[in-house]
Amino acid sequence: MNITEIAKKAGVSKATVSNVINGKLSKVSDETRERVEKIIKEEGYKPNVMARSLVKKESRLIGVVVPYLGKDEDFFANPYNAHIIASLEKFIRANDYYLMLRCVGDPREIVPLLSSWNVDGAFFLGIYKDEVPQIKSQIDIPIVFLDTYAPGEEIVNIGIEDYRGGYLSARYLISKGHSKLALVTPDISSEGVIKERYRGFYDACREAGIPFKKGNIYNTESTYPSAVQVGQDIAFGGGDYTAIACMSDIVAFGVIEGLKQCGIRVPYDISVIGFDNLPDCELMTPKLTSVAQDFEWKAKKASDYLFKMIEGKCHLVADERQHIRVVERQSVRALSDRT
Amino acid sequence: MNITEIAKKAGVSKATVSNVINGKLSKVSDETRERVEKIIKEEGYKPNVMARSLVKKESRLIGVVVPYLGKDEDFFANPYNAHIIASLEKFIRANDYYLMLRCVGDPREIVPLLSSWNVDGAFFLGIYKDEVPQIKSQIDIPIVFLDTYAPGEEIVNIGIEDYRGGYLSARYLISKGHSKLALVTPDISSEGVIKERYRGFYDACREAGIPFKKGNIYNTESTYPSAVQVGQDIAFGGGDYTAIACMSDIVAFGVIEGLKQCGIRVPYDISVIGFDNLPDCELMTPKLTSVAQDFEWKAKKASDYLFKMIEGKCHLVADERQHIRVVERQSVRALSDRT
DNA sequence: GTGTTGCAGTAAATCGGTTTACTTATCGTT
DNA sequence: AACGATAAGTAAACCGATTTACTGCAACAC
Repeated sequence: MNITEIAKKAGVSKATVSNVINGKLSKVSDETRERVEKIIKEEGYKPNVMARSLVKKESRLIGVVVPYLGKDEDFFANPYNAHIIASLEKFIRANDYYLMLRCVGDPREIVPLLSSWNVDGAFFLGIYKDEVPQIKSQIDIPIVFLDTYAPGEEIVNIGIEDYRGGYLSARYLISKGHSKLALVTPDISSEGVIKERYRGFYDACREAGIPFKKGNIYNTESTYPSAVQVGQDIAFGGGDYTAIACMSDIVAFGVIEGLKQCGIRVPYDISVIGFDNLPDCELMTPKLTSVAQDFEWKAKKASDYLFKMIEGKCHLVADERQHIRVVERQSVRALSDRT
Repeated sequence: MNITEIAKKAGVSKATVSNVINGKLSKVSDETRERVEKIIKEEGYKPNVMARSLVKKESRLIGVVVPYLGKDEDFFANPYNAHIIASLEKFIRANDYYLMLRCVGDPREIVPLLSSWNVDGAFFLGIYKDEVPQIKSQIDIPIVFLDTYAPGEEIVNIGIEDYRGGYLSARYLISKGHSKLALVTPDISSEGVIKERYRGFYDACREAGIPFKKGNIYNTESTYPSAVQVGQDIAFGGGDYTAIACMSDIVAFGVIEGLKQCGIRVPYDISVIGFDNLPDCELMTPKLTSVAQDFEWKAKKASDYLFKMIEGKCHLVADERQHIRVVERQSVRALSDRT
């Protein structure tokens, strides 16, 4: 069933049917409109999106691009992604758009595809600064980046106060009497949320007069299995830590598991703080103390910007960062009057 | 940049460019092909997907339809969905298709949209039997249902042995000496995985000569907050249970939390078994004993069927159900010689 | 020398919509 | 009565690809 058949059945031209569908009231009399609408309903006719997009040059399609990590190559390797995607989906749907989801190794490779799909806009999750220019230059639809650091680039980015998050993480541990700190984190060398968190963490240590050396950094992927390994390494490594800061919750989960497997108890033997505040923090015992970010807030902000740009046919520049805090639970113990 | 411009630059017709793109070797000489390919690469040209779909009547788009539950209206309300989606995305990508994700209240409402998008195929997650006929009748692209019970309908369904899962759940508890059982479950009246699991559970109890009454059923949504509430209800309800079977992990997580909040310890005071074997089972303390299903298997099977149907332009009928087992962890205690 | 076959390539139709430019009829003004 | 404005509707062009039917031309068989 297509527009031509509807037009024939209603005894009008395609143009008139199109005008009815698109609510161009001034072009159609009430009488004809009703007749056409009746037939459309009877036939259960829905206009072909492809044909419409072709001429309108808009698709009501929003791309969501998620870089994958590790070898699993799915977005759930870090559940954080899943939360964000779930929230974004909700807002995309609420705005009557459609979500095209794609995980990628290198986000740059997806850009030509996005434009060949005529997507009206896109969200990019966790892109690195040096990937931004290529993305921007290859496509000029509205894009909202989440958790990207690219000062100087004219983009819309929604994130959190990562520096402050790292800072709070360290401050919190220190306030509980810890001074022998380990840090478990993905690569801190690229510009990005992790580097910022690390900087905050480092500065807080310095301010408190606590020596924090590169040797206290344990490298991991943002995946559970990788972090379990690190937990074991720490357990066996003989480093004399009283607390471990993790740069994401999924890493903290893994580290705790790794420690447990080696007979080390959290928080009695060693304290652990996470970052993200995934709902799973509540599930475990001890419940994970974590630096909290609000996914819903992020997704809402990001969507607001994206749809403002799409509907206003304009480009905005913004860098909004959510104010965050530590959610205190049970995985960090106060070192009171013991050493 | 479109095909006409490429054709002009290369001094050939659109048809030739099209033939180059689509690898119709017999229609183009090597010389021309190379020239055209060079220009395509130089210009970074990608054919417009919409235009191609319009004439080819295929879009390389796969719909993934996820019913939402509760009032959150996002797929993460039950993390189980997120796992399946993540796996499906991986296989869809591997087959060079694109994933259109949509959560819905009523799955039937999405069908006209799918067809207006010319999607080449679709996955429906957790649809009820009585929704199937309408879905099938409104659209005739290949569809694979996951976790649907619709005997007699000519569909492809991929699921697990739910009856056996419920049966194993009860058997396991009983084998550990439990006889005072509660069941926490979403509505068991609709045909579907839950009803099957319930039937298995019920039969296992009967076989073992253990009375299981409707009064031992606690109703919940498949969401964490709802299950927490139920956990509290059970704690306060004074029912003298030694073990609780939950029909999904997310529910078990919530129940355990609810119990904990009321000072009841798992598994010392009461045992809990889940269903799904989400990775989160490993995170918590006690680690959750659960009836295991393998998401990756499901997504792989489902994709194999879908792409076989799409590429073979045929309809298949199948009902494959994964053989499942109980993964024993720590949330169920053996009631040895204590009443 | 004629007929057949295969190769390389093209013009035009097509997919299912939207949009533009144009027509006709009706009405109100002056 | 002539003029313009507005309302209602249409034919045809267009979006960017694919596909069909056709054209020359060279090679080959008989």
